[in-house]
Amino acid sequence: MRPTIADIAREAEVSLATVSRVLNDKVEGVGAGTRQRVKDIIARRGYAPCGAARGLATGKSRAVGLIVPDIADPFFPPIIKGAEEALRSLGYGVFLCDSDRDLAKEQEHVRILLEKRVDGVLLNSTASDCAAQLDVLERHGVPCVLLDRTVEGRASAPGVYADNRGGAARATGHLLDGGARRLCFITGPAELAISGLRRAGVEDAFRARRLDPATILHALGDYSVASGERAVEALLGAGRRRSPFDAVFAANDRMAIGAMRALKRRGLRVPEDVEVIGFDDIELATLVDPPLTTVAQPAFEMGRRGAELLLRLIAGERPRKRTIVLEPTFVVRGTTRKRHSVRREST
Amino acid sequence: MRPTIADIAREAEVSLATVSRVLNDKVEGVGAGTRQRVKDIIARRGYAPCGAARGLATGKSRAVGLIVPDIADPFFPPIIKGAEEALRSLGYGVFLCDSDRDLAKEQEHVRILLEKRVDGVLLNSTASDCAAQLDVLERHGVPCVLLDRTVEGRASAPGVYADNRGGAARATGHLLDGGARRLCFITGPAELAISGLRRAGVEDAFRARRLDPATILHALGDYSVASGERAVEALLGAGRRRSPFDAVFAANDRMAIGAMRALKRRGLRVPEDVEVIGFDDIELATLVDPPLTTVAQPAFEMGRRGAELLLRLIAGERPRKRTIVLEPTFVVRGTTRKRHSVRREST
DNA sequence: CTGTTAGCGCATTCAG
DNA sequence: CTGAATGCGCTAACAG
Repeated sequence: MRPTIADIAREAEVSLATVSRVLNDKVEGVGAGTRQRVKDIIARRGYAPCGAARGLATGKSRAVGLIVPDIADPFFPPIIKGAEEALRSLGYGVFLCDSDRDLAKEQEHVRILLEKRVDGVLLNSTASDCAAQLDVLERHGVPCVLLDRTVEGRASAPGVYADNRGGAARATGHLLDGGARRLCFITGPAELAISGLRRAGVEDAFRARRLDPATILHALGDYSVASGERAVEALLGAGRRRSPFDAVFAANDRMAIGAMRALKRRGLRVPEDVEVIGFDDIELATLVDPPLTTVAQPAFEMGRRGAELLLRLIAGERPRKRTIVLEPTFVVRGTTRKRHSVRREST
Repeated sequence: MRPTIADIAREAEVSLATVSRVLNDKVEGVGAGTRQRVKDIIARRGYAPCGAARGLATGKSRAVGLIVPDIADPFFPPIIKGAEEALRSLGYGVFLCDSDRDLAKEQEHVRILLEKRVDGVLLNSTASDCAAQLDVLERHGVPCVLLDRTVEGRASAPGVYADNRGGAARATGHLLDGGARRLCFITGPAELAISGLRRAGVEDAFRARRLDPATILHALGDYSVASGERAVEALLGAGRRRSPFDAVFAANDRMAIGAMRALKRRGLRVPEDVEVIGFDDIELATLVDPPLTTVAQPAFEMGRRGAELLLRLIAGERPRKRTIVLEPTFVVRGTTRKRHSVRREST
């Protein structure tokens, strides 16, 4: 049988309360000698306090939920690591929930997390239309921080995300200033607000240069390599005409890499014939040939900052800044051509 | 305030026990009418039973821990998904623990999991020398299933892993039968038994063909792309001599990809000058150019089977087969030359 | 500085 | 078929 606080108390010949006090590092209320004696016994017996009992008594579980669309997508692991690191140091457990890009599974996860009585939730929803989840959590008094997401009508919901619009504008600007004129933009699922934001950024860059956004070729992807590949293939068509675009900007690296594959198969050279830029900066971006130019998101930091914000919310604080915007970094690698002249500043 | 079972009971005008019965789907003891009425109220109030209280009363938390060395390594996410899927359907929560390939952090995680009173642990340790963790868990009566690991002196510890030795032998045999004679084997960290097993498989293949295993060039890596790159660079040396090996077999895909990069930089063609084979079959293997020939591990299934085994252990069963060996699949892609017939021909 | 006591929310006897 | 009582292990007043 696992020892309980009573066993420890008996062996140390003190009361339960005293053991509880040393367990919780209460500075006052326990003499140094007693404290040490109790600690020794705890260590020797390998006693581990029961979280469930503690939770019942305190109303806190020291556990949080972390919901992501798909951990197999290399963009997410760094986020998870960042969050986990910040949380573990404080003894928090992290319930990982992979929603498989399925809103129903996501809701199911929320339900389970509620039963687990998590103290808070980090939500990287599979859809920006996740107001329902936010409502449920709020009704139960469970704080929630959005990760890499903004939700319509919930602009004030606590969240951490990158400046998607600005990042997209910067990348597009680089393409336009380098001479590209026919851009193919591969966007992500429509149900994600970030898709719209990145698209808006692309258009911002066009307008800032008095170019017509209507000339942009749009393609729809789902963030997979295959979808990027298909999008470009479809646009290239069957004929042997030249490419209808001279640059591709994909809403994430995986689709950009898919695009590169399709381009290569058609005998189009990157970056000589067509330039390519991705978004995220996953490890894979450095491994393809040529290495991918991309808009790097500080994923690890996003997770860490999100966890820190959630912790403050759990502690009952009302932070002034409930939304944190991280700056993406534009990383020039091998899928864009060298720029000789000084380029203008983008929006 | 979140509703408790008492609130539901009061509103339904029944006792706590009755509500508890419908909550736990006890077939007997509640009339159909009463049951439905209670269910309706539960749904309407959005009542979620408190896991902590339940855990205290039953001694079960319906949560398990899953410890992995590094979720940013693409080999692990599929394992996690497999485990998570099997567990979620039963209402289990999964505490994800990333040990950062650090044994101390891993032990810290075990400690936290013990406090969370997890019902079991899936352990993909960062070192095969994890008997200490197994001991602690056993002492606390927490079942544990090893994932992708075998532990010395604990051959009977429940676990799920691939036939590493056989897989390595198969790949090496393919190389040798294709004419390769000077093999470079990039192994993983010495603290992992699988490193030794894969090495043994390589030697098996040599001996089976009456070739001397002593001619194998060994290099040490740490499963990172960079380490594979460095290993090959070191072996190639500074000179302009020809390559001292005609084939590279790396203990995982990432190192194999690093090796390919180093080879390419030195102007060596893959597979014409040097053949390359990896291990795992991560998504990346299909994306590099040429696509990587590799020994595919059924990672998703490993996670799923591990979870299923753990569930049985938690239920108190004593399965006959406590260790499950999965068969890897040898996948021939572009980094090995075509085999026309069984021939012997040195490069 | 230390001990006593009363719940926390639920499952589970045992009665009825 | 249903209800009342007990305790799971711990924290948090409150006493002393």
